[in-house]
Amino acid sequence: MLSFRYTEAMNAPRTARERARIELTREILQAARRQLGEVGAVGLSLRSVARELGMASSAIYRYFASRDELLTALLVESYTEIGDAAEGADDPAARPAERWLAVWRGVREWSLANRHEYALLFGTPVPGYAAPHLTTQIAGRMPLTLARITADAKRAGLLDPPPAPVCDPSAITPEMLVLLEGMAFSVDETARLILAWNRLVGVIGYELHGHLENVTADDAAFFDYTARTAAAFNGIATG
Amino acid sequence: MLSFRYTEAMNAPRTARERARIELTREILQAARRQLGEVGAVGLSLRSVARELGMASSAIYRYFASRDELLTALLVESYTEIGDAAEGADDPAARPAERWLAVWRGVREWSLANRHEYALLFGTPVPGYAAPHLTTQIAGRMPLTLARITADAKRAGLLDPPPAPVCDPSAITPEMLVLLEGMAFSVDETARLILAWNRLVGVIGYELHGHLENVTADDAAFFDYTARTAAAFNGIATG
DNA sequence: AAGCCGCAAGAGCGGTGCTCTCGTTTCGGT
DNA sequence: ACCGAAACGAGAGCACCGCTCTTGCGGCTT
Repeated sequence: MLSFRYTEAMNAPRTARERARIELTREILQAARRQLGEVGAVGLSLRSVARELGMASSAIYRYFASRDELLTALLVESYTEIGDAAEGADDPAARPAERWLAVWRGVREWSLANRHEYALLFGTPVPGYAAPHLTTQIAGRMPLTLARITADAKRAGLLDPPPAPVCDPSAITPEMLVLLEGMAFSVDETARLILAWNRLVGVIGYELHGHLENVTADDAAFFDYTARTAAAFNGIATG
Repeated sequence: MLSFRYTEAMNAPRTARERARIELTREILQAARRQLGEVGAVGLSLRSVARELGMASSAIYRYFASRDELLTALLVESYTEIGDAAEGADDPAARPAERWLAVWRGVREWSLANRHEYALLFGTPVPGYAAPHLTTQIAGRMPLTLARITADAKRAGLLDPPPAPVCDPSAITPEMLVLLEGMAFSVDETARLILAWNRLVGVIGYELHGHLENVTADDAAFFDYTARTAAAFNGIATG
């Protein structure tokens, strides 16, 4: 993570040096993000970022202690963006089925426009890089948007899940259960939400990584079909 | 791909030189596979393979023209193994629901035991490495096993899919449609099979990459739940 | 027997992450 | 106003990577 000093100074830069540090840190992050979008996480090189900024490669280490630390900063940035995309696509005034589809499409659009960032979030872990445990506040915004839609539908009496196998409560983490039980979800509803989230991320990944290349002809149409399918499975009637 | 000469000689090694070449090629592949299992695809290094075999790094290039070519060989090997795992887990005499679960579990077990190979097949593409288009014969064995089970169930009159959104036929590739229509599947049944295959691979990836870390408590149980869910969605009644 | 050709090895190129040192600049406290 | 400490940028260097080119050895074929 960024050093304590840095996050501290972010809020109140007092000296010229601190302002310069914040500025340069931001520039490094911007350049890194640009390069991430071009060559992906494993192609991202500290030396290349340094070259772009006209500084020595060793100087970068004054700002990010390692390549992993830089990746983590990009990870947080990406989680925030995909959370924004999900929440921004949600119109709480619309009907549940429309909200569900809108959020799915919003997440897909962000992912298509930021495929390397998507890979950093949900793809194969970058070898040698152990992603830190991020807070639900950061990583959970996207899945929680789906939960919120479902909860609203349930509150409105519009939830009508089809018959499905029951899920053993012990299969799911207690934290997860209490989190969603706080939204009045049952174990099975929780399990179905996990599957929906898994489905959303999975089908985008398949489209992005080309595994659906000779399988689907119209990826957008197949994605919408998938979204409606997941909505129906979670009890949100497709209007 | 491997050179024509090599594949040619595989069947009829005539000279000592050719035998030695085949033998050494096999040893390189074995060492590479071992290292793949340890450090993953992007960590796999030709120089390290050469070191393990006690030869100069440049000598490897006599056998594999590039690192990508070596990766492709490992890709084919892995597809074959996961196809074996799927087909091997299938007992055509058993009931459809049991066959379905057995195949899912077989694929999961292979994946857990070969996580880096799984990542090579279904994970984020290795940057700079463009996976070749593999034949259905190689890459399609695993998903086709699921299709076969479903087809057998349908033939026996045991297929009973729940109501679900319909899929626009134009969303799916014509080749895919004719392939599965050859097994008497409708468009919707085909779409559901694609989703099932996607789900199987996706949920394993999530378990493998740690994205379900604080979500599921008993991964095997949640996986079985997922398998039963997918079976039901595809019309295979859970016994 | 002669020559061709497959082969392994070595050196080398440009790239990577990361470390250490060195001289400079800036900041904070006296 | 000054001085020590801390921060800083640059450079050299280490061990690694994929890949190429040259060189020389030794089996294989004609």
